[in-house]
Amino acid sequence: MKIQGVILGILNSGPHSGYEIKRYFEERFSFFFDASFGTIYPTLRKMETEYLITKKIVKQEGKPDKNIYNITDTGVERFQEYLNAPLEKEVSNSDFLMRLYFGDMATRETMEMLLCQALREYQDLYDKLNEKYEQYEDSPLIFQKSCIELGLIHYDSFIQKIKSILTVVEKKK
Amino acid sequence: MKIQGVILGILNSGPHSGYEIKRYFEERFSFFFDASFGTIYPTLRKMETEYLITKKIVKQEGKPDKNIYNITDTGVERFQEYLNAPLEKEVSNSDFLMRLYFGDMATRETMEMLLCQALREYQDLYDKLNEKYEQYEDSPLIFQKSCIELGLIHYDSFIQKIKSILTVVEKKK
DNA sequence: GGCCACATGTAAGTAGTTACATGATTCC
DNA sequence: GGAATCATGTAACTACTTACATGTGGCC
Repeated sequence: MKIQGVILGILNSGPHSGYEIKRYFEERFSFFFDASFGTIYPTLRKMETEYLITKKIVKQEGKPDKNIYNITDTGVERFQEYLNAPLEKEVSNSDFLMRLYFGDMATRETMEMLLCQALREYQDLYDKLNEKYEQYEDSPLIFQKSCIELGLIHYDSFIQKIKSILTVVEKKK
Repeated sequence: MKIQGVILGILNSGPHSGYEIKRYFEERFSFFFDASFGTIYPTLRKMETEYLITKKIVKQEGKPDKNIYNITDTGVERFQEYLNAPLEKEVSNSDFLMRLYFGDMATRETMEMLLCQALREYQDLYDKLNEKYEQYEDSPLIFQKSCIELGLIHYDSFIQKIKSILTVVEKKK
Protein backbone atom coordinates (compact mmCIF):
# COMPACT_ATOMS: atom_id res chain seq x y z
CA MET A 1 0.00 0.00 0.00
CA LYS A 2 1.99 2.91 -1.31
CA ILE A 3 -0.14 5.79 -0.06
CA GLN A 4 0.69 4.90 3.54
CA GLY A 5 4.37 5.28 2.77
CA VAL A 6 3.76 8.64 1.13
CA ILE A 7 1.73 9.94 4.08
CA LEU A 8 4.42 8.74 6.48
CA GLY A 9 7.00 10.60 4.41
CA ILE A 10 5.04 13.83 4.61
CA LEU A 11 4.35 13.50 8.35
CA ASN A 12 8.02 12.63 8.88
CA SER A 13 8.85 16.21 7.93
CA GLY A 14 6.21 17.70 10.26
CA PRO A 15 2.61 17.42 11.58
CA HIS A 16 -0.19 17.97 9.05
CA SER A 17 -3.93 17.55 8.60
CA GLY A 18 -5.54 15.42 5.89
CA TYR A 19 -6.47 18.54 3.98
CA GLU A 20 -2.90 19.80 4.09
CA ILE A 21 -1.57 16.43 2.95
CA LYS A 22 -3.78 16.61 -0.14
CA ARG A 23 -2.43 20.08 -0.95
CA TYR A 24 1.09 18.81 -0.33
CA PHE A 25 0.55 16.22 -3.09
CA GLU A 26 -0.85 18.75 -5.48
CA GLU A 27 1.78 21.38 -4.96
CA ARG A 28 4.85 19.20 -4.82
CA PHE A 29 4.48 15.95 -6.72
CA SER A 30 1.24 16.01 -8.67
CA PHE A 31 3.27 14.94 -11.72
CA PHE A 32 3.97 11.44 -10.38
CA PHE A 33 1.48 10.90 -7.57
CA ASP A 34 -2.15 11.64 -6.89
CA ALA A 35 -4.74 10.73 -4.25
CA SER A 36 -8.24 11.96 -3.43
CA PHE A 37 -9.84 12.81 -0.07
CA GLY A 38 -11.79 9.59 -0.40
CA THR A 39 -8.48 7.77 -0.03
CA ILE A 40 -6.63 10.09 2.34
CA TYR A 41 -9.14 10.38 5.18
CA PRO A 42 -9.91 6.65 5.55
CA THR A 43 -6.18 5.87 5.27
CA LEU A 44 -5.33 8.34 8.06
CA ARG A 45 -7.95 6.69 10.30
CA LYS A 46 -6.57 3.26 9.53
CA MET A 47 -3.01 4.40 10.24
CA GLU A 48 -4.13 5.84 13.56
CA THR A 49 -5.59 2.49 14.67
CA GLU A 50 -2.26 0.90 13.68
CA TYR A 51 -0.37 3.37 15.94
CA LEU A 52 1.65 4.73 13.00
CA ILE A 53 0.31 8.24 13.61
CA THR A 54 -1.55 10.14 16.38
CA LYS A 55 -4.37 12.66 16.04
CA LYS A 56 -4.78 16.02 17.75
CA ILE A 57 -7.95 18.03 17.20
CA VAL A 58 -7.04 21.70 16.78
CA LYS A 59 -9.71 24.39 17.10
CA GLN A 60 -9.49 27.34 14.71
CA GLU A 61 -11.25 30.68 14.59
CA GLY A 62 -13.48 31.23 11.61
CA LYS A 63 -12.49 27.85 10.15
CA PRO A 64 -13.54 24.27 10.92
CA ASP A 65 -11.56 22.15 13.39
CA LYS A 66 -8.46 20.45 12.07
CA ASN A 67 -7.25 16.91 12.73
CA ILE A 68 -3.51 17.34 12.97
CA TYR A 69 -1.55 14.11 12.66
CA ASN A 70 1.89 13.37 14.07
CA ILE A 71 4.09 10.44 13.15
CA THR A 72 4.90 7.95 15.96
CA ASP A 73 8.15 6.01 16.50
CA THR A 74 6.47 2.98 14.94
CA GLY A 75 5.56 5.21 12.02
CA VAL A 76 9.15 6.37 11.56
CA GLU A 77 10.27 2.74 11.57
CA ARG A 78 7.62 1.83 9.00
CA PHE A 79 8.71 4.76 6.83
CA GLN A 80 12.29 3.50 6.84
CA GLU A 81 11.05 0.04 5.85
CA TYR A 82 9.10 1.63 2.98
CA LEU A 83 12.22 3.44 1.76
CA ASN A 84 14.26 0.23 1.84
CA ALA A 85 11.68 -2.09 0.27
CA PRO A 86 12.37 -3.41 -3.25
CA LEU A 87 11.07 -1.20 -6.05
CA GLU A 88 7.63 -1.93 -7.44
CA LYS A 89 7.68 -2.43 -11.19
CA GLU A 90 6.08 0.50 -12.95
CA VAL A 91 3.41 -0.05 -15.54
CA SER A 92 2.34 3.39 -16.67
CA ASN A 93 -0.92 2.81 -18.51
CA SER A 94 -0.45 5.61 -21.03
CA ASP A 95 -3.51 6.62 -23.01
CA PHE A 96 -1.36 8.65 -25.39
CA LEU A 97 1.10 5.86 -26.23
CA MET A 98 -1.71 3.35 -26.63
CA ARG A 99 -3.50 5.49 -29.17
CA LEU A 100 -0.28 6.40 -30.92
CA TYR A 101 0.36 2.68 -31.32
CA PHE A 102 -2.92 2.27 -33.19
CA GLY A 103 -2.13 5.30 -35.34
CA ASP A 104 -1.38 3.22 -38.41
CA MET A 105 -5.09 2.30 -38.49
CA ALA A 106 -6.29 5.92 -38.09
CA THR A 107 -6.62 8.86 -40.47
CA ARG A 108 -3.91 11.51 -40.78
CA GLU A 109 -6.33 14.09 -39.33
CA THR A 110 -6.97 12.00 -36.22
CA MET A 111 -3.28 11.55 -35.62
CA GLU A 112 -2.50 15.22 -36.16
CA MET A 113 -5.12 16.12 -33.57
CA LEU A 114 -3.83 13.53 -31.12
CA LEU A 115 -0.23 14.62 -31.49
CA CYS A 116 -1.05 18.34 -31.22
CA GLN A 117 -3.14 17.72 -28.12
CA ALA A 118 -0.37 15.65 -26.54
CA LEU A 119 2.20 18.29 -27.46
CA ARG A 120 0.16 21.05 -25.81
CA GLU A 121 -0.37 18.99 -22.68
CA TYR A 122 3.26 17.97 -22.31
CA GLN A 123 4.37 21.56 -22.90
CA ASP A 124 1.92 22.72 -20.24
CA LEU A 125 3.21 20.11 -17.80
CA TYR A 126 6.78 21.11 -18.60
CA ASP A 127 6.11 24.79 -17.96
CA LYS A 128 4.37 24.15 -14.66
CA LEU A 129 7.14 21.87 -13.49
CA ASN A 130 9.78 24.33 -14.61
CA GLU A 131 8.19 27.02 -12.44
CA LYS A 132 8.41 24.68 -9.48
CA TYR A 133 12.04 23.96 -10.36
CA GLU A 134 13.01 27.60 -10.00
CA GLN A 135 12.20 27.38 -6.28
CA TYR A 136 14.93 24.76 -5.90
CA GLU A 137 17.77 26.82 -7.36
CA ASP A 138 20.01 26.82 -4.29
CA SER A 139 18.17 24.14 -2.37
CA PRO A 140 20.17 21.50 -0.47
CA LEU A 141 17.35 18.99 -1.10
CA ILE A 142 19.22 17.26 -3.90
CA PHE A 143 16.82 14.34 -4.25
CA GLN A 144 13.71 16.50 -4.49
CA LYS A 145 15.55 18.58 -7.05
CA SER A 146 16.63 15.48 -9.01
CA CYS A 147 13.05 14.30 -9.00
CA ILE A 148 11.91 17.46 -10.73
CA GLU A 149 14.84 17.28 -13.13
CA LEU A 150 13.79 13.76 -14.10
CA GLY A 151 10.29 15.04 -14.75
CA LEU A 152 11.61 17.89 -16.90
CA ILE A 153 13.89 15.58 -18.87
CA HIS A 154 11.04 13.18 -19.48
CA TYR A 155 8.61 15.86 -20.67
CA ASP A 156 11.24 17.53 -22.81
CA SER A 157 12.23 14.31 -24.56
CA PHE A 158 8.56 13.60 -25.31
CA ILE A 159 7.99 17.14 -26.61
CA GLN A 160 10.95 16.91 -29.00
CA LYS A 161 9.93 13.49 -30.29
CA ILE A 162 6.27 14.43 -30.75
CA LYS A 163 7.40 17.46 -32.77
CA SER A 164 9.50 15.26 -35.01
CA ILE A 165 6.62 12.77 -35.51
CA LEU A 166 4.38 15.71 -36.42
CA THR A 167 6.75 16.93 -39.15
CA VAL A 168 6.75 13.42 -40.65
CA VAL A 169 2.93 13.36 -40.56
CA GLU A 170 2.71 16.84 -42.12
CA LYS A 171 4.97 15.84 -44.99
CA LYS A 172 2.53 13.09 -46.02
CA LYS A 173 -0.10 15.62 -47.03
CA MET B 1 -13.01 2.16 -20.07
CA LYS B 2 -9.72 2.04 -21.93
CA ILE B 3 -9.27 -1.72 -22.17
CA GLN B 4 -12.27 -1.95 -24.50
CA GLY B 5 -10.58 0.48 -26.89
CA VAL B 6 -7.38 -1.55 -26.78
CA ILE B 7 -9.17 -4.83 -27.47
CA LEU B 8 -11.07 -3.21 -30.35
CA GLY B 9 -7.75 -2.00 -31.75
CA ILE B 10 -6.29 -5.50 -31.67
CA LEU B 11 -9.39 -7.13 -33.17
CA ASN B 12 -9.48 -4.40 -35.83
CA SER B 13 -6.29 -5.90 -37.26
CA GLY B 14 -7.66 -9.46 -37.22
CA PRO B 15 -9.63 -12.08 -35.23
CA HIS B 16 -8.09 -13.28 -31.97
CA SER B 17 -8.89 -15.26 -28.82
CA GLY B 18 -8.66 -13.84 -25.29
CA TYR B 19 -5.49 -15.81 -24.71
CA GLU B 20 -3.93 -14.37 -27.88
CA ILE B 21 -4.95 -10.85 -26.89
CA LYS B 22 -3.08 -11.24 -23.61
CA ARG B 23 0.03 -12.37 -25.47
CA TYR B 24 -0.39 -9.48 -27.88
CA PHE B 25 -0.18 -7.05 -24.93
CA GLU B 26 2.87 -8.75 -23.50
CA GLU B 27 4.78 -9.02 -26.74
CA ARG B 28 4.00 -5.64 -28.21
CA PHE B 29 3.21 -3.01 -25.61
CA SER B 30 3.91 -4.38 -22.17
CA PHE B 31 5.91 -1.19 -21.50
CA PHE B 32 2.86 1.06 -21.44
CA PHE B 33 -0.11 -1.24 -21.02
CA ASP B 34 -0.99 -4.31 -19.02
CA ALA B 35 -4.10 -6.37 -18.33
CA SER B 36 -4.71 -9.76 -16.71
CA PHE B 37 -6.98 -12.63 -17.78
CA GLY B 38 -9.27 -11.61 -14.95
CA THR B 39 -9.95 -8.41 -16.87
CA ILE B 40 -9.75 -9.67 -20.45
CA TYR B 41 -12.24 -12.56 -20.35
CA PRO B 42 -15.08 -10.70 -18.58
CA THR B 43 -14.50 -7.67 -20.84
CA LEU B 44 -14.76 -9.82 -23.98
CA ARG B 45 -18.07 -11.26 -22.73
CA LYS B 46 -19.39 -7.79 -22.01
CA MET B 47 -18.34 -6.53 -25.41
CA GLU B 48 -20.10 -9.47 -27.04
CA THR B 49 -23.39 -8.58 -25.32
CA GLU B 50 -22.93 -5.01 -26.60
CA TYR B 51 -22.53 -6.31 -30.19
CA LEU B 52 -19.05 -4.80 -30.52
CA ILE B 53 -17.55 -8.24 -31.22
CA THR B 54 -18.79 -11.72 -32.16
CA LYS B 55 -17.57 -15.08 -30.86
CA LYS B 56 -16.76 -18.24 -32.82
CA ILE B 57 -15.83 -21.41 -30.95
CA VAL B 58 -12.97 -23.11 -32.79
CA LYS B 59 -12.10 -26.74 -32.02
CA GLN B 60 -8.43 -27.66 -31.97
CA GLU B 61 -6.62 -30.98 -31.87
CA GLY B 62 -4.59 -31.65 -28.76
CA LYS B 63 -5.47 -28.22 -27.38
CA PRO B 64 -8.55 -26.78 -25.68
CA ASP B 65 -11.25 -25.03 -27.70
CA LYS B 66 -10.66 -21.40 -28.59
CA ASN B 67 -13.12 -18.51 -28.49
CA ILE B 68 -12.15 -16.49 -31.52
CA TYR B 69 -13.54 -12.95 -31.55
CA ASN B 70 -14.24 -10.79 -34.61
CA ILE B 71 -14.94 -7.08 -34.57
CA THR B 72 -18.39 -5.96 -35.81
CA ASP B 73 -19.27 -2.79 -37.74
CA THR B 74 -20.46 -1.25 -34.47
CA GLY B 75 -17.12 -2.23 -32.98
CA VAL B 76 -15.20 -0.53 -35.80
CA GLU B 77 -17.26 2.62 -35.23
CA ARG B 78 -16.60 2.50 -31.48
CA PHE B 79 -12.87 2.06 -32.15
CA GLN B 80 -12.84 5.20 -34.30
CA GLU B 81 -14.63 7.08 -31.51
CA TYR B 82 -11.97 5.86 -29.07
CA LEU B 83 -9.19 7.11 -31.34
CA ASN B 84 -10.84 10.53 -31.65
CA ALA B 85 -11.78 11.01 -27.99
CA PRO B 86 -9.89 13.67 -25.99
CA LEU B 87 -6.74 12.43 -24.29
CA GLU B 88 -7.01 11.23 -20.70
CA LYS B 89 -4.58 13.02 -18.41
CA GLU B 90 -1.79 10.70 -17.34
CA VAL B 91 -0.89 10.32 -13.72
CA SER B 92 1.87 7.77 -13.60
CA ASN B 93 2.07 6.76 -9.96
CA SER B 94 5.80 6.14 -9.91
CA ASP B 95 7.18 4.25 -6.94
CA PHE B 96 10.72 5.16 -7.91
CA LEU B 97 10.11 8.94 -8.18
CA MET B 98 8.13 8.96 -4.95
CA ARG B 99 10.94 7.34 -3.00
CA LEU B 100 13.56 9.46 -4.71
CA TYR B 101 11.61 12.50 -3.54
CA PHE B 102 11.93 11.38 0.08
CA GLY B 103 15.63 10.69 -0.43
CA ASP B 104 16.73 13.72 1.57
CA MET B 105 15.31 11.97 4.67
CA ALA B 106 17.04 8.65 3.93
CA THR B 107 20.59 7.37 4.41
CA ARG B 108 23.15 7.47 1.61
CA GLU B 109 23.20 3.65 1.58
CA THR B 110 19.44 3.44 1.09
CA MET B 111 19.57 5.89 -1.80
CA GLU B 112 22.50 4.16 -3.45
CA MET B 113 20.58 0.90 -3.34
CA LEU B 114 17.43 2.51 -4.70
CA LEU B 115 19.26 4.23 -7.54
CA CYS B 116 21.25 1.13 -8.48
CA GLN B 117 18.12 -0.97 -8.50
CA ALA B 118 16.29 1.58 -10.64
CA LEU B 119 19.26 1.81 -13.00
CA ARG B 120 19.35 -1.94 -13.48
CA GLU B 121 15.62 -2.10 -14.11
CA TYR B 122 15.55 0.75 -16.59
CA GLN B 123 18.56 -0.69 -18.40
CA ASP B 124 16.79 -4.04 -18.58
CA LEU B 125 13.63 -2.38 -19.93
CA TYR B 126 15.71 -0.46 -22.45
CA ASP B 127 17.47 -3.59 -23.72
CA LYS B 128 14.23 -5.53 -24.09
CA LEU B 129 12.56 -2.67 -25.93
CA ASN B 130 15.60 -2.20 -28.14
CA GLU B 131 15.37 -5.83 -29.24
CA LYS B 132 11.76 -5.24 -30.21
CA TYR B 133 12.79 -2.10 -32.06
CA GLU B 134 15.09 -4.03 -34.37
CA GLN B 135 12.04 -5.81 -35.81
CA TYR B 136 10.74 -2.46 -37.04
CA GLU B 137 13.80 -1.48 -39.07
CA ASP B 138 12.10 -1.21 -42.45
CA SER B 139 8.54 -1.29 -41.18
CA PRO B 140 5.93 1.03 -42.73
CA LEU B 141 4.10 1.13 -39.36
CA ILE B 142 5.48 4.55 -38.46
CA PHE B 143 3.29 5.07 -35.41
CA GLN B 144 4.12 1.74 -33.83
CA LYS B 145 7.75 2.49 -34.50
CA SER B 146 7.45 5.99 -33.00
CA CYS B 147 5.85 4.50 -29.93
CA ILE B 148 8.85 2.29 -29.31
CA GLU B 149 11.19 5.20 -30.03
CA LEU B 150 9.38 7.24 -27.36
CA GLY B 151 9.84 4.38 -24.91
CA LEU B 152 13.55 4.13 -25.73
CA ILE B 153 14.05 7.90 -25.38
CA HIS B 154 12.27 7.88 -22.04
CA TYR B 155 14.27 4.99 -20.62
CA ASP B 156 17.54 6.37 -21.95
CA SER B 157 16.99 9.82 -20.45
CA PHE B 158 16.20 8.24 -17.08
CA ILE B 159 19.28 5.99 -17.26
CA GLN B 160 21.58 8.95 -17.97
CA LYS B 161 20.07 11.06 -15.20
CA ILE B 162 20.15 8.25 -12.61
CA LYS B 163 23.84 7.72 -13.44
CA SER B 164 24.54 11.40 -12.86
CA ILE B 165 22.64 11.40 -9.54
CA LEU B 166 24.65 8.33 -8.51
CA THR B 167 27.97 10.06 -9.14
CA VAL B 168 26.82 12.98 -6.95
CA VAL B 169 25.82 10.54 -4.19
CA GLU B 170 29.13 8.67 -4.47
CA LYS B 171 31.13 11.90 -4.10
CA LYS B 172 29.53 12.55 -0.72
CA LYS B 173 31.30 9.53 0.83
C1' DG C 1 6.52 -37.12 -11.96
C1' DG C 2 6.49 -32.36 -12.47
C1' DC C 3 6.38 -28.31 -14.95
C1' DC C 4 5.25 -25.48 -18.83
C1' DA C 5 2.18 -23.99 -22.68
C1' DC C 6 -2.39 -23.80 -24.14
C1' DA C 7 -7.15 -22.10 -22.97
C1' DT C 8 -11.21 -20.20 -20.30
C1' DG C 9 -13.33 -18.73 -16.44
C1' DT C 10 -14.85 -17.13 -11.50
C1' DA C 11 -14.61 -15.41 -6.58
C1' DA C 12 -12.59 -12.67 -3.44
C1' DG C 13 -10.12 -9.00 -2.51
C1' DT C 14 -7.57 -4.43 -3.33
C1' DA C 15 -7.20 0.28 -4.29
C1' DG C 16 -8.94 3.67 -5.59
C1' DT C 17 -12.50 7.43 -7.56
C1' DT C 18 -16.73 10.36 -7.75
C1' DA C 19 -20.32 12.41 -5.76
C1' DC C 20 -22.53 13.78 -2.01
C1' DA C 21 -23.36 15.77 2.88
C1' DT C 22 -22.19 19.23 6.25
C1' DG C 23 -21.01 23.90 7.64
C1' DA C 24 -18.46 28.38 8.44
C1' DT C 25 -16.22 32.34 6.28
C1' DT C 26 -14.44 35.33 2.70
C1' DC C 27 -14.37 37.41 -1.80
C1' DC C 28 -16.60 39.37 -5.92
C1' DG D 1 -26.40 35.76 -4.04
C1' DG D 2 -23.02 32.64 -5.52
C1' DA D 3 -18.62 30.78 -5.73
C1' DA D 4 -14.40 29.56 -3.61
C1' DT D 5 -11.58 28.09 0.37
C1' DC D 6 -11.22 25.55 4.47
C1' DA D 7 -12.19 21.02 6.59
C1' DT D 8 -13.87 16.14 7.35
C1' DG D 9 -16.23 12.28 6.16
C1' DT D 10 -19.11 8.34 3.88
C1' DA D 11 -21.53 5.44 0.26
C1' DA D 12 -21.59 3.74 -4.05
C1' DC D 13 -19.15 2.59 -7.63
C1' DT D 14 -15.17 1.42 -10.95
C1' DA D 15 -11.51 -1.05 -12.41
C1' DC D 16 -8.87 -3.77 -11.73
C1' DT D 17 -5.56 -7.99 -9.53
C1' DT D 18 -4.56 -12.51 -7.43
C1' DA D 19 -5.49 -16.94 -6.73
C1' DC D 20 -7.89 -20.72 -7.75
C1' DA D 21 -10.41 -24.36 -10.66
C1' DT D 22 -10.34 -27.23 -14.78
C1' DG D 23 -8.26 -29.97 -18.39
C1' DT D 24 -4.97 -31.73 -22.35
C1' DG D 25 -0.58 -32.60 -24.23
C1' DG D 26 4.42 -32.17 -24.73
C1' DC D 27 9.06 -31.96 -22.78
C1' DC D 28 12.85 -33.17 -19.55
